[in-house]
Amino acid sequence: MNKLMLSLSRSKLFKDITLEELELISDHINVKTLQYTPEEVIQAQDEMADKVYILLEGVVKGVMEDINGHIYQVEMFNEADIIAPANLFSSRENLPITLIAKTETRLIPFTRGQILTMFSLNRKIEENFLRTLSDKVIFLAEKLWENQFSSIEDKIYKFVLAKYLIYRKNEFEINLTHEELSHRFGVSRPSLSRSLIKINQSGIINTKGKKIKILDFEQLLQKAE
Amino acid sequence: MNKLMLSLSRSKLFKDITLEELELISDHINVKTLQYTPEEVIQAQDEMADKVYILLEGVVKGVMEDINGHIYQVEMFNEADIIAPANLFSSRENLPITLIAKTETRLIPFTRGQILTMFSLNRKIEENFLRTLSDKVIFLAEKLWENQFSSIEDKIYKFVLAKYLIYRKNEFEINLTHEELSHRFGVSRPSLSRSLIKINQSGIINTKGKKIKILDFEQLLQKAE
DNA sequence: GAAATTCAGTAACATAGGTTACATTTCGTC
DNA sequence: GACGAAATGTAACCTATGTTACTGAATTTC
Repeated sequence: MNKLMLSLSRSKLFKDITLEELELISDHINVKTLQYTPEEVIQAQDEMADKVYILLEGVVKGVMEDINGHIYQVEMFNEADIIAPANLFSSRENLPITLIAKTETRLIPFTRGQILTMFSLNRKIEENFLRTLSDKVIFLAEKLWENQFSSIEDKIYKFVLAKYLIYRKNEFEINLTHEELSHRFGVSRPSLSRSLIKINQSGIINTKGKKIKILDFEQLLQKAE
Repeated sequence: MNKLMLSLSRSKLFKDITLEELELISDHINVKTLQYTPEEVIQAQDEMADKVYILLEGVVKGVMEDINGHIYQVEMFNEADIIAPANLFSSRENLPITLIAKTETRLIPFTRGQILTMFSLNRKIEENFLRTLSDKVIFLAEKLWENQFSSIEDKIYKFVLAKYLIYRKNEFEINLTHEELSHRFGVSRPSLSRSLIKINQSGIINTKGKKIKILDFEQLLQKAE
């Protein structure tokens, strides 16, 4: 149980909450953990949903899929993330997003009642929740912008810049296949391939499989806005 | 001042709040109203923003615009709506949306501090705020879906069905020019025009300028999913 | 009700990206 | 290191939508 508490305390929902405060909270609510195996569906799109999840272990993806099987992978959740915060307080029924475990996954579901109890026990939890929800609004608005205005090449440049800002190296490797990357961009794999060819002729970046090399950082910055 | 209170009480932020409760709240916070004229910018995209607005009077549109002047009108706010709720509690700086007054507009800005004061004065306000934020997440997720997977024709069918569900008539008029409608769909006007021609040959709906007639409701339902 | 302005129709052309299909490369496993 | 499976490259073709530019219709303004 201690390990569980430790995982929980790292969650964004419990940011700035001490372990003691968390113990106190856990006395009031009964948590159970759920486990999922890779590719298992945690919550299907358009399924009635009234729980928020805290990811203890593993990676979860949030995808949209249309009737033709086209996939758009909108989000990716890692350990400590809060998943589907809008499920709890919305007046609408459901999200158009399916949550799928990408790896072996453990998470804790919380009901509206449990979250409200936590709010009343500790104000900081509420602020953390509000922040998460607000961040999600902005995240989605930015996704929408990208989806509306960016070409595949634009998306690649933005993606590479974002990775650079994490790794701080001119050369790195990503842990996605081209197929996964194409889902992330919401485009077909051959189209992504074609754009990569064009981009590799540009002299700004160079890619080879999962390897990415930044050749001209100034121009990359400009291309990625 | 009474008229102001009455407008406020209709706002979604004060849903289920009595006028007396509202008077009490207003004693604690100092509200000022802002006025805007048509096409005036209330808040520019990528501008630091830390206020939420309650729309007292008028219509406000939320638009995205790229460097080439392409316009995507994402949202439309009417009297009593809460505008830009994610401004307050997000850890990120700004929204990629510009708020523009569409008509003569009056609104009240609230700071984070003011909203927090209200939360502590009345729990229902907090719930209303949470609901608004959550609804916005779902709204944006649905927009993203539409943007990713719907053709112009799909969008038209969905739009017509949505209007039908409001008017409950097989024949009605919209208050948008084709140009505005094309912005709403995030497409060019000639492309919208072309799609309207195709749609008018389909026998499902018929449009002429701002007039829309539903000819085959069953098929409309199916097309709009 | 004429003139000016905005709005809408439309055509020719350009372009991005999707589709299908197949060849080639790489990777994981024995 | 050989084999099969998965991932990737790539080409030919298709389609939706954008662009530009012009015409004509509808609305507004005086």
